[in-house]
Formats: sequence, C-alpha cells, structure tokens
Amino acid sequence: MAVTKKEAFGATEQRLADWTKALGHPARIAILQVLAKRNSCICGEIVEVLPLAQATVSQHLKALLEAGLIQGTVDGPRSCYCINPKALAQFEKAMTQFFQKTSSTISKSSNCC
Amino acid sequence: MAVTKKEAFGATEQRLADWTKALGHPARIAILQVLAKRNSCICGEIVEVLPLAQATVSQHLKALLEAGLIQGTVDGPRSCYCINPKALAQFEKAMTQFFQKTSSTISKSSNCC
DNA sequence: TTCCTTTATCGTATAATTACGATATACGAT
DNA sequence: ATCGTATATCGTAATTATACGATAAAGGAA
Repeated sequence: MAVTKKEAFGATEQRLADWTKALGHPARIAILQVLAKRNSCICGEIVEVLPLAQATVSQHLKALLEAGLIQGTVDGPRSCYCINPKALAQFEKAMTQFFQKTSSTISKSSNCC
Repeated sequence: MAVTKKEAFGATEQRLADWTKALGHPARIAILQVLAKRNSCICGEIVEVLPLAQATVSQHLKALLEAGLIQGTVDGPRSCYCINPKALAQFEKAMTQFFQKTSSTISKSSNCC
C-alpha cells in the first residue's frame, strides 16, 4: 500500500479493522466454522474440507492466528488449532458497538439522497 | 491472487466475507461512522475529516458502495453518500449468526490445546 | 535408524489494495 | 460563456494478498 496510513486512525477502529479484515475471506470464515463445529482440535481435517492446497490453508491459518481469532499449538507433525473464545467475544462486542453507532440514528429518519 | 477460489465457498460465506472485507480498513470504518453521525449526506466533509487525500477517500467510498454498505447519488459536483440501513441490518444479522455458530459450542467446553 | 505422515515455510507468480498527484467532469455562480 | 468548486477517474508506484508446488522439519512407526 505504498504508505499505510492506518496509524492515523483510532485504536478502536484499527482493532476492528484487523478483525474484520481477517474475516474478509470465505476460506477463513469456513475455517472458523469448522473449528467451532468440532470443539476438539485435531486439525489436519481442515485441509481436507477446504478446496485449497495445504500451503494455502496454512497461510490462512497464520492470518487468523495473527489476528488473534484462533489459538494454535504446534506439536511436531500434528499441529492443533482452535478458536480463541476471548478474542471472539471481544470482536463480537466491538461489532455490536459499531452497529449501534451506525444504525441508531439512521432508524429514526432515513431521509437520505 | 493468481486464481481466486472464492467461488468454491458458500454464498453465505462469500457475502459475509465481502462485507467484512469492506470493513477491513480503519478509513472505511471511520467513513461509516461519520456518515452515521450526520444523518444528512452533505459529504464533502468526509475528505476534511479523514487524514487522506481526496482521491483516496473517493476510492474507499467506492469500495463501500460496491459492498452495498452505503448509497450514493452523484449530483454533479457535490455527490451525496449515506448509509444503506437495509444492508447494514443484513450485515448485522449475518454477523450475529456467525458469532452464534462459532461461540455456542465453545462456551460449554473450552478444553483446547 | 529409516521410512512415512503431517505441517510449516520458502519461492514464485499473479492479482488486488492502498495511496497520491494530475486530470477530467459537471454543476453553480458571475 | 467563463470561472470556480467539488468529485470521480486515470495513471502510477509500492505493498500486501492469494494461491500453489517444492522443500524442510519433526515426530511416530517399522
């Protein structure tokens, strides 16, 4: 991005943007849903379920890790990912606040354009 | 992305990914908040508020438009943007469903990694 | 030890994103 | 008709994202 100007915005906006960006690909949404379904984390299965190569899935997992949305323990050949419930909860709260901010005034009068 | 494989995922996931991707930048979050605050849509002010060049803001507005999160009427020199309440509501519903899917099972037993 | 299996990382190619200056466009005002 | 203002678009550059094959690494099984 040439020169990223993300620092010029508020910390709240940045955090929410990081989370939403991490969700901004169907593969990562699918991964989170798979992780949620089987609560255990024997996660070689993720590659089998997704229509992507193993290397690509690994990259998406890394992105989710960096966003904090999942946790992972690398245990030799079989690594182990699972959802980070705390981060998910914070994310949900942030989204709720965002929707409150952006929709409260609108509902009253949508006299626009 | 070489060959995008987004089509290989479900329509629900794709839709949610498009929305979250549109939110995945603090500038666009800020824009939505500004649009929500002043319910009217005299929107030259957006450029003044954001720490970005006019051309860049216009690009972000376009991204939000394509995601359907805002509406716009180009009225000659002064264009007019505002939030799309219907899309926002759908987005919110989709997020709620997503969080339900991903957190319901977790809360019960977080025996992981 | 030697294989096998699994996963992460490297290398690479292509595409999309982010950002800005410069220019075009389109209307209102003079 | 001309000027000024506001906004979109074009052109461009740098960065990041997406995807995959190939390879490395690390543990389990023989």
